[in-house]
Amino acid sequence: MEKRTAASIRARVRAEMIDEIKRAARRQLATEGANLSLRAIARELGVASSALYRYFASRDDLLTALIIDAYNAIGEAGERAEAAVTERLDLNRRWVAVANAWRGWALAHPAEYALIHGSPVPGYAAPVDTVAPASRRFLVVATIIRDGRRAGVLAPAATPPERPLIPAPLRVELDAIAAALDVEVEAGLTARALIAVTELFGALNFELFGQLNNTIDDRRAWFDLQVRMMADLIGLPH
Amino acid sequence: MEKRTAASIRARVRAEMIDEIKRAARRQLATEGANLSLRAIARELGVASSALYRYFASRDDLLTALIIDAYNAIGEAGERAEAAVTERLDLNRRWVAVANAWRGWALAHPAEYALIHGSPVPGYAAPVDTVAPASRRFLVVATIIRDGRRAGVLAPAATPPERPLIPAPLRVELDAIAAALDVEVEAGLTARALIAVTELFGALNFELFGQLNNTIDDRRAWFDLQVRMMADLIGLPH
DNA sequence: TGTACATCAGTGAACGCGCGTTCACTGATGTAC
DNA sequence: TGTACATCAGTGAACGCGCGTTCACTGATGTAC
Repeated sequence: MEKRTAASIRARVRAEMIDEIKRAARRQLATEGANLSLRAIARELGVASSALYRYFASRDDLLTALIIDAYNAIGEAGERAEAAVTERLDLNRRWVAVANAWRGWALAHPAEYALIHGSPVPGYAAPVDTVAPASRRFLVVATIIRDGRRAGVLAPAATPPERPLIPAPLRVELDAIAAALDVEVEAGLTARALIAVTELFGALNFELFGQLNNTIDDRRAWFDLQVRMMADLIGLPH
Repeated sequence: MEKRTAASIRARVRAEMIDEIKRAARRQLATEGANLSLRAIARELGVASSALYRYFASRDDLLTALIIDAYNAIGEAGERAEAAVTERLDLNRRWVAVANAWRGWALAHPAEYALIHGSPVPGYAAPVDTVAPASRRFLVVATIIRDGRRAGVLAPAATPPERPLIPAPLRVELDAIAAALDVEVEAGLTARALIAVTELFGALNFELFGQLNNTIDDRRAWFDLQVRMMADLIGLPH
């Protein structure tokens, strides 16, 4: 017990320091972009720059931690909002909840959003550890699709009809995606869901990266309209 | 005559130097991202770093020039491809031509694409000079819509039916966009076209910024499918 | 055609900064006997 | 309970770099008379 406590105190202090470093780094992201300066972070924490190396092996390691955190944060925001919808069969409401949660998170953390959805950081290659957190965003949507499919609320080849034929190689990849997300749906439905998500982040990129400046001011209404169009695309009944 | 020639030679030499600087800068964009180093550019050109100040007042000025060039380049790529379609009433073909031209340019110039569609450069505010080049992308699409509308090929309230009501303030903004692009179409149609373009760049962002890695390998087929879905969204007959 | 002057590209030193990472070290705290 | 040892956070100097911008200047070229 004695040992445990002492060790765990050390661990907690350590975890807090890691958190403080990340917080300072995130603050810097907002003003300086993805070119983190370890020395500036150390200065802000009132610590020698070399001290940071007790916590992160390098600048890229810290960046990776921030990226993973960002993926988890936006993913979790979506999951929580989705889980809060009590009418589980109202697929559209669940979809809208996810969409709004993602947008809310993005607007609240624009620099972190840019880190994961913006230009790749030059010279930085994302390690495998980022893959799972990144897929959380897709998992929530997959859950909605699966529930709808199971309940028969979502048509197998839903509207709009699958006019464009999906070539075989693409169909295989779409099936693999569905399998990886643990849903059993037709490739056409998987495609439409993935396109909807692509479109959603396209909309957020436009809003956050300034493409809407001097064009659309009523961002709330514009986003709502787009989300409804995406729901139509997927075929969510409403 | 004499005067003219001497002066114009100087001007040409100057223009060539400006071009060389930009070329070196673009090369640097690819490896280092938007954090241009004037000294590195000067080194590459075998010139004193201070010499660059004869051509650009500051680092930000050079960056602005690159941004304007990028907007013009992608815009022109779309315009040329669109103009090359001889069947002027085949709206879908024109749309597909634009979409493919944009993608082709983006894949050929990923760093420049990231400059205009990626994360905003921290501390940099785009001056007004960038607005007109930026709108070229939207103008081509507007032309297609207008031609279709005039020829009666495009329904006024095209499919999908305007189920989602557009709130009045948003409708006003959409009308203003149509007016600025010199087209006379319903707000619903403007909205759908703008959404299609948003979606298209969302798709390109996903492809270029790595969101499709380990997910979709057949990028060509995936893009084609999305472009067809967008055509459906706008209501282009095909 | 010849000469005085103006224009302007480019130089190189300097100012005043910044950076990531390593390394030998100090000193506090916790552990084992 | 007391002592020897291990662990580990943090220091501060150093290495070997980088940067944007300014300024007085040189020297070639073009212009005006």
